[in-house]
Amino acid sequence: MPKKKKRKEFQALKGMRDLLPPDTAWWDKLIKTGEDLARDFGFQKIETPVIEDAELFIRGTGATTDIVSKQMYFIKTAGGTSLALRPEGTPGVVRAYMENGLASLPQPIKLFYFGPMFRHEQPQAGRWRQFYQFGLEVFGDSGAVLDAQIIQFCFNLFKAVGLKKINIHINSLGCPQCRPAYRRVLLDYYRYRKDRVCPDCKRRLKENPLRLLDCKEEKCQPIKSQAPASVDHLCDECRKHFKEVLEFLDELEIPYFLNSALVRGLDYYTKTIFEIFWEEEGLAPGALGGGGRYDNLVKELGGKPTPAVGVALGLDRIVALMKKEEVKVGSEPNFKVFLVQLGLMGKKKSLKLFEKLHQAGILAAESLSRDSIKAQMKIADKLGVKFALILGQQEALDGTVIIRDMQSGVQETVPQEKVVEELKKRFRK
RNA sequence: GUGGCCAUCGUUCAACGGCUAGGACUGCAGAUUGUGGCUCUGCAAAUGAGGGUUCGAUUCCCUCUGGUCACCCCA
Repeated sequence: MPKKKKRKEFQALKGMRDLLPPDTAWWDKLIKTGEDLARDFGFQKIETPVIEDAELFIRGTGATTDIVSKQMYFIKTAGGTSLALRPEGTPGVVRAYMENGLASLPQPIKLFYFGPMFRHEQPQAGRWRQFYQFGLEVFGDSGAVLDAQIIQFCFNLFKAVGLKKINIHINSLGCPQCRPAYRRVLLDYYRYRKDRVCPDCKRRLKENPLRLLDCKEEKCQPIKSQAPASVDHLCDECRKHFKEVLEFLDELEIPYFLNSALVRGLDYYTKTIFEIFWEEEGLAPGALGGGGRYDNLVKELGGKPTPAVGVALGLDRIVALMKKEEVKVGSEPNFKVFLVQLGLMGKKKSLKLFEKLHQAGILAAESLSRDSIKAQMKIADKLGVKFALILGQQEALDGTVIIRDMQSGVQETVPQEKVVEELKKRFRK
């Protein structure tokens, strides 16, 4: 049998997906809540391009990070320039800060952004190649209070979208003055024990020593738990800073876990780092968000030395949790009436009536493309509206409209110019 | 990037290697004149793609694509 010649069926790329209703209601709620809250906290919105010079991330996020070395989407232009799809938001915002002279505005500059990020890695639950982040960045102030305020924002946002069972893990990595010394202590510690750790840890020992601290391998746990912690090797300034952050959090009564194993995968962090997790293991893969202070990044990227602190939240994962936790979002518009029309005249008048209702603030549903009254009534019933407004040939000629109470079935014919008034009277009851 | 599991209408579940790939839900259209809920009837809708084995493949084999889980790592 000759098979029908099939045209190519298009398919979203691996790790990419469409956001569809009704899920988009959760997205809207989350983003709206985040933006409103950010503004309340004195942040202003910034948007930066999704494509940047690859070098920006190589130097910003860090050439040795997995994000850049293994997961970044590179684009080569005809001219040979190396571009990249942004794998995270911060370097772009830093670039914008420097390029647009935001440093000469009153500091600190508090910015928030929202947008897609791209990482070419193996997709998995809670892990997409295009995913969305909502982030905050503060430039130009080194005060510990800002670290705390960012965490406070996160705490409030999760609360506001109905996700209360979160854990905040916090740690301090120190600064260029004290971190090298700590690194040496950690390396020494592991070097004496390297025969007893897993193969991965042997690799980490060479490539990324700080990562030794979040090994999950059973046999490494005893060694890990005794490992020197960065907080015990902070310089005076870093210790003071960290202590202040914690005091502010205590003052705000925001619960947190001191987690000396917290490392984070980006090179630019200094001092405070934190991550937010869902309380129930397994329900949410990985962190819901994370951030920290990056006092050297602006300078590293060619700007004046500028202290900064920020956070990025993984919206895909947060939305997934909102769904799982059945957070109420009020996705359906609360239609009050349904416009039923019959005949061309009725349709015309209905359009006009819809306009009038809209202006009066009465949400009216309709199915203008449908001609059968039965079909329209059926939809009105499904939507659960209180009243149906029936406007047919006869009513169009008379300048009237029938108001039908969907529960009782009682109908009343009223002049079109009185519909709004009549409806309002009925809604008051 | 490596490995395990998986892939049938929009959704969900069927089909010993063999009849026109079946049901449920959803969708659409109807059940006489301009009125919803219940009920009934009809219609639409799928074997991810490409090869192979076979008289015959949704079913067995291979490749690809995608999903999922684990590792790596992260949001």
